[in-house]
Amino acid sequence: MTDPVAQKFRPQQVTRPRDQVEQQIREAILTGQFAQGEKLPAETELAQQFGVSRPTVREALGALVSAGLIRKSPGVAGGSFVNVVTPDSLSQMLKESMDTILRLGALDVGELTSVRRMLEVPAAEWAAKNRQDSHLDTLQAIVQKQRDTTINDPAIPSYDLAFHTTIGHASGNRLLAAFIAAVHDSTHPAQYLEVTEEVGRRTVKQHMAILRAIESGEAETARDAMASHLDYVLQYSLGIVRSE
Amino acid sequence: MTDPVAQKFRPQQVTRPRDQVEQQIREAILTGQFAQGEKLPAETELAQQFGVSRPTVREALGALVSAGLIRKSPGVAGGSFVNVVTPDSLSQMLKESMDTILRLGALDVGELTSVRRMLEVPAAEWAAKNRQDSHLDTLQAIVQKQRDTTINDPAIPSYDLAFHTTIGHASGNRLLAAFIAAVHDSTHPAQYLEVTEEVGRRTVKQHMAILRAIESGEAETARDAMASHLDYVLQYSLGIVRSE
DNA sequence: GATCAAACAATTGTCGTACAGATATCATAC
DNA sequence: GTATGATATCTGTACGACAATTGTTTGATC
Repeated sequence: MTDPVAQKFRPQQVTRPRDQVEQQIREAILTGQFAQGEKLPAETELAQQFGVSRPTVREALGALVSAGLIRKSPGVAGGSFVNVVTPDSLSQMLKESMDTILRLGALDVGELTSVRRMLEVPAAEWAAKNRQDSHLDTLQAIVQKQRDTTINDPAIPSYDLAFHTTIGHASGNRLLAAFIAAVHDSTHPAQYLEVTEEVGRRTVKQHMAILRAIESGEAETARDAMASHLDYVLQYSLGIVRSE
Repeated sequence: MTDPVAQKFRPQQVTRPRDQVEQQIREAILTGQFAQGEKLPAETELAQQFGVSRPTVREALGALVSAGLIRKSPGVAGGSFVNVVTPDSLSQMLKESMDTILRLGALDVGELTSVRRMLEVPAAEWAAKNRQDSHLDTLQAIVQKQRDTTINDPAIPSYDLAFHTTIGHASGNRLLAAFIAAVHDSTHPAQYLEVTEEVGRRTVKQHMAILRAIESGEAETARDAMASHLDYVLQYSLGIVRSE
């Protein structure tokens, strides 16, 4: 009675209870069975539904927290809530991963800055094409703050980060924006060691040039302005790294 | 007796035992106190050292496993081992995150392909400059397989992935390679729906052109060849997506 | 009746312990 | 010498209990 076309007996790899629970909840979230922001059942209830113990449920939930899919809070109104997942969370996670790999020496700042250039130059070009008023307002406000600030303002690096990430958003490509934010943030430490007054002023001027090009929609000009700005800044920060 | 320069009393936010354990172990790994591949003490021993219970240690270790810093295995010779962290692990994590964000609709394939183009075109250029024999051998082997294969070979997409990621590695930029692998992999599902024979043959031809340019070190040629290849492939795959 | 403080309740966080499952090593039998 | 089985040791799972956290409700007080 052996069917020649019969499927070969292929035992399915046994899966641990903890993994099954994690997979089922993850799938339920991804398929929208739990809406974003919705509260999952309490741990004891989940344990009962799955027929496992509470520690097992907790381990599964912990993995989902690490993955950024849910968040937990204690207290009577607490519980596990489905996170609103955006490219921002990807950016956050990416930044953390890159930081650890940097610290472990499996990556150097030169590689980071090269990629940064590949991303930010096209971003400026796209931003000039797709810009919207809200982004222009934000960029103008940032540049204004940079002009007003003094050399000792500890917020200088955050202005720079805001300028570049806003251009990322203005490009209209959410993935590009997330990558730029993450990569920019990871190059930060090397960058704001000792910003001299001269460097600060030139940076602001370059930012203004980029902003003008984006405002007037001149894509090529914006691209070139960003390229020379990055050439200036990155060469400068690499110089610092090398001279340590 | 109040010192005018005295630090304001800033209570340090209390941290949960679980977080303290996680932070300490993470820091010990990042500072090299545990070498890569080394085995951490057993859970019971860690619990004793930290003065907490074993479940608490387990939750901390679980978070580190999710972060990719360690791996665990049961059995007598098992335990928690420090992972060898490479840009490959970043690539893996990035791919997973992008896949979930894609499924949740906070990203579309068009954004993905744009970024892919930004990364792969410069990668080809760099690969032509920094190429090494090992990468050339790999690329030649892949292209050879692509020429030999038939239209129904289920491994076709994996050849394509291998070709493009190898170029990423050949660029000499490990972060770039990781990004390319992740982004390419996430665009995959859209791409290998119904690859017609015609498309398959043109793709292989374009791959050969790119490989020739890289072999001979013609950076501009390689860049242009990659650009037109991606224009062809991505427009084609986007067409499929749209026509669904 | 309004306001504020204290008790309450629900949920997660931590603990202790026990046992089951997995797996490399070692001893034993053939 | 090889294969089989016992063993030791680690992680995985379980159960039950208590502590910590925090929104809600209730009660006392003015």
